[in-house]
Amino acid sequence: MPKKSSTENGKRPTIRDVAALAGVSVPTVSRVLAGNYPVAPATRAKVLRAMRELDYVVNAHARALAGATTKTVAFVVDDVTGPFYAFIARGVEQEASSQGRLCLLCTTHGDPERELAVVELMREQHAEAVIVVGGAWDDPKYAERMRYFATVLDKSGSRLVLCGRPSLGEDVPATVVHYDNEGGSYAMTAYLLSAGHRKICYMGFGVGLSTTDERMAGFRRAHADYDVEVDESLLIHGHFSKASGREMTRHLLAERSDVTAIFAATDMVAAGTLKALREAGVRVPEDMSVVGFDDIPLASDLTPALTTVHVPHEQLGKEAVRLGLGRSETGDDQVVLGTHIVVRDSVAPPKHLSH
Amino acid sequence: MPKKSSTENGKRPTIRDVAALAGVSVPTVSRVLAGNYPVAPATRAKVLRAMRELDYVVNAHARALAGATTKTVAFVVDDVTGPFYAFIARGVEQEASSQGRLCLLCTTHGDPERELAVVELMREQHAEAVIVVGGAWDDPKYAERMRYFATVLDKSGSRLVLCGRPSLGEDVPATVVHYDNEGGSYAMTAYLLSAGHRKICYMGFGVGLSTTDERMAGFRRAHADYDVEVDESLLIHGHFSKASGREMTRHLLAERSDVTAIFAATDMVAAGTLKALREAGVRVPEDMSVVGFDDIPLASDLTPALTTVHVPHEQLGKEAVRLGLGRSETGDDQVVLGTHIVVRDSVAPPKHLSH
DNA sequence: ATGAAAGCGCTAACAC
DNA sequence: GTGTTAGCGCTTTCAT
Repeated sequence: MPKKSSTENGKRPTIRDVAALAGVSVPTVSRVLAGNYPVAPATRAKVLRAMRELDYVVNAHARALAGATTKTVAFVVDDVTGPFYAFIARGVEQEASSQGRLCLLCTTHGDPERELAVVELMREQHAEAVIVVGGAWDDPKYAERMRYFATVLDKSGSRLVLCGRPSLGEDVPATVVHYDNEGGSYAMTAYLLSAGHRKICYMGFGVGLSTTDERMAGFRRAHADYDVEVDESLLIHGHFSKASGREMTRHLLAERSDVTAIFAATDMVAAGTLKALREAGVRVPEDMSVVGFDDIPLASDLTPALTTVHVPHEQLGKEAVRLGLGRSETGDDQVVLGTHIVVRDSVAPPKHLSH
Repeated sequence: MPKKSSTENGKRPTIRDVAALAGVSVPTVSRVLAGNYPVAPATRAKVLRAMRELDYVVNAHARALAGATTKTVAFVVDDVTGPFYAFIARGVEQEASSQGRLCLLCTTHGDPERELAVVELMREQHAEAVIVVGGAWDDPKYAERMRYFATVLDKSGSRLVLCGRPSLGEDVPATVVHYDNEGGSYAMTAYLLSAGHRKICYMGFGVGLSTTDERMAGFRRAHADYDVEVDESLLIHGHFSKASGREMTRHLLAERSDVTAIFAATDMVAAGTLKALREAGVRVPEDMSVVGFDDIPLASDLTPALTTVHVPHEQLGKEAVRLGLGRSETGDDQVVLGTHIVVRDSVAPPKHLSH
């Protein structure tokens, strides 16, 4: 028959086994484990040897139950495969493990229900910090629930960290690590405007998404500063995906001929835009300028290389952990990281100006 | 003074608080939580109401300690940002959460030491399954340690799952979920060979990596079947990265002029290759055919769209969880998922044959 | 410096 | 059906 477990006793050794083998008491073993209390070198050695011999490892659950801290941070994202999230994840994981923490990964697939459920789950786990990544919904009911979770997490000794989304209000016990959406969007729009573009399409308008709100604010402010009116019919709704970018671009091409620049909501959207443009024989940047947002690695691989807004994803993740774990040290509960545009090859002045 | 009421002292409510408020015993509460035992509807209602009122959530650690299963699977990867890993991660996370499991994320950054340390950590956590993703090192010492971990994990009720790497041997208590590297490599090489290519460069040869070993086997077998000798000087060492691909390609171009096709070890490498080729003015596929391995999303975004070997990443992740959790149900401890080539636009017959 | 005793919050036999 | 009685493996007072 196919082998089963090579185990006979199937039980893992406990601290008691170690104590017995070493000929000391259980608390003594606990002390050498924690290393915080004085233990006679000789005893210590015996214990260590016993542990090695039994191949002992502590039971993290027992330890957590008995009061020691949990040593885990939870990480709640939309979808690990989003290049956006992946880099934040890397930052989180790096900082967490450098602080000796484990990292719980949960995904929500853009479902607010699931997001809330997951936060609940984290409460069961006593995660030291619960980091929720990505844009939030504008829905007041949703905000209310999030506020509630901030409170209950706080009460049970956890910290809610909002990463890449706005604060829930002054009095809510949550940490926010955000980046400057509005500023990046403003800079990019101004860049386009100053190149001479007047009909700029914003592609990938997510209704009720904090990210969109913030970026639109920058978009509008830049237009205002340049005395250019925003053409509301050029604010195109759609998802943050390549497929959606391609789709939206096709429609745009079919319906409008006055647009000279496309501001894609994300680099992913821009990738789809570029593809649709190429398929339609529209040259970039000669016939159409295209810019994105995020500065994911893909951006520099596209043809032409994409001019976009850089977001410090990885650092965002690190800060989230740092602040989530280190609160109270400083009153520093709020951080906004800067963004800046990265100029590559996808923007040129509009045709009528280019000669 | 009276203690107990957790609602007031800021501690999280326990099952005891719920029992008290509902006027029942602790085990009764436990029963409605578990839902596996008969409880009078009326009692049940009272308990539920009390839980809601106190905003109670179980303590996962206490539950784990008391014997109930841990409900977590661990996921050990090289680097979350690798597009390769991200999709496996998605599969793992999906299947895990659909089975009500939490997902622990650990990264190793290609460091065998850290990989082993992480497996140790997982032992403390009592993860039900520990999924180690990606190629392994050929080093016998490394294999020995992995075997050891398979054994200790097994002894403590966990299961080691090797995902995307070969088995450690028949008698090792580990599950393996692999994909057909050799077959995919064979198919691709044969495809190139049958298109007329005779001087094929294998780019990104990783010394001592199981992945490379397997792919080389397919590469060689195809050559043998076509009676073409493998030019050993065309097996170029390098990392699985875009930068490395670019670098290797530059060198190749500088030193050889007889190569008509490049088999990049991964799509990432291929992306670098393509870039270097474009920079050198070499047209793809007219002057040089290029193929990759993995079929990550990037592959179809490249110009030209990359012909590559498809690896079912996401399903790999799902199977890993399924098998890791479901062992003993079937003796099914070993699975190899198929691979197949995806033909896009980066291959053409070599020039001297193309007219 | 070390041991004894008392839980942490929960589940799991057993009774009733 | 429901309550009683025991722990799960560990950390912490508190003695000594």
